[in-house]
Amino acid sequence: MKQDSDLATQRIEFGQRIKRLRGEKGWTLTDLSERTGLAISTISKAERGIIALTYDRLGQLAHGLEVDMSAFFTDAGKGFARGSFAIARKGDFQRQETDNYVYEMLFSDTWNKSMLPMMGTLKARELYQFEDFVRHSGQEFLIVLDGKVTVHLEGREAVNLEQGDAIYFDSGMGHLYASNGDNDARILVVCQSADAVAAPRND
Amino acid sequence: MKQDSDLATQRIEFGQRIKRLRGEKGWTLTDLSERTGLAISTISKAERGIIALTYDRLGQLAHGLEVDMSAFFTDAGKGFARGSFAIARKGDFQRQETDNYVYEMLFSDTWNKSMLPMMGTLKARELYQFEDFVRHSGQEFLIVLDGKVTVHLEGREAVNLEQGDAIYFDSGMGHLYASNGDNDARILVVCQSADAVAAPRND
DNA sequence: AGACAAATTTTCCAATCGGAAAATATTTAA
DNA sequence: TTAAATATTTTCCGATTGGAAAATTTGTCT
Repeated sequence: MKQDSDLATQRIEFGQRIKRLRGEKGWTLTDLSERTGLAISTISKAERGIIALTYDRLGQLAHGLEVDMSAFFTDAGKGFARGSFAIARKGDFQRQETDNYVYEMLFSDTWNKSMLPMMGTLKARELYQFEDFVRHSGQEFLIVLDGKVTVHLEGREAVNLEQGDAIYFDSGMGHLYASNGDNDARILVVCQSADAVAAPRND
Repeated sequence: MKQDSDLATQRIEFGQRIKRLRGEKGWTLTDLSERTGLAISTISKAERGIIALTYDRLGQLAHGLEVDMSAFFTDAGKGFARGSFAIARKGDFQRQETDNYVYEMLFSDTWNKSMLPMMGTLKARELYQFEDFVRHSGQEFLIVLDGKVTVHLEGREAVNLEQGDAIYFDSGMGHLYASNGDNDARILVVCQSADAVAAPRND
């Protein structure tokens, strides 16, 4: 059997979170039903982890509860919580390789971080075989540790950075990095993924 | 009105977000299928907004894509103006000096950033004259560019980091850095400032 | 204690999801 | 160009969700 229990556990935790949110507002199932447009029975079952709501219903539920959907998932229990820390030694970064670059995700096994730091190596001489700009939510910070790098931002002129230079930009703009010198370039990138930003606790 | 089209629209946007995440990693449906345990057809349909995934599948998908679930829901870059960027040249960091260390704030004139990158120099052999732990909200990332650094986290044992090592922690725990070698140490710190991140919903 | 009202859970079934495999579509090779 | 390989979409159908209403539980009076 698969790790059914794992999924079930998640569902139950999710349900309890919903129930707590409803409780905080002092609403009954009927109240919430009216606000969300979901059937009472559906909410009841969801709160007890009997069913797994679909994306659509999750959206309605969030709207009715007047919370952002991420409130359902940023969970004060596991992952990167208050008072936690993680160390990444030079060696044990998790390596990921694509045609154009190699990057190592730091702390890839730590969840719920609000920042995603990565070390990257941009191969020299790779002329722009790049398919397309990269685009994602959040903000991004890049500093050149070694070599020369050209940063392409969609609709802007290319920016040349030398060792020690840095750039900060909205990750929503199409972006692309390439080594610009004779050698490989070494960069450090930190993405801020709008998710999982430490939620204030209630105590 | 039971805005059906609204739900459909949301689903489609969701699907496109998934597809982009997959694209960024250069994965095929088959790749992602293996990483998530979901059927290829399921992912295909989800990406096109044909079906609304359940909570369970969303969890598997997030795990496979190595993102936090809330990444699926939070829309693109808020706060920091969309389409903006800023460059900091090696020279023109704004220097700030204290007894124990020197640090240079990058992009100090750029508002609304959700991350605060700083370069720091920790003077050698400054024995711990430190007053007190530093504490603030958010999360913090530190990487040692040069030298040896000891990171003190309140209530924990001190952590020794060498060049290339990194640490990620909740800024709420009292923290403190010091050089640990014979020479000055050079570090890069990125703080995630909880403000300017949360954004209201618009509907 | 009762009766009544309100909140929650169960039941039943239509609608929808999700997986395996077949059918297309797209890319790569020759 | 055709053939082979790879990637994606469709089809089919069993499994699960989600809603309406009935059944049950939990309160709240008197």
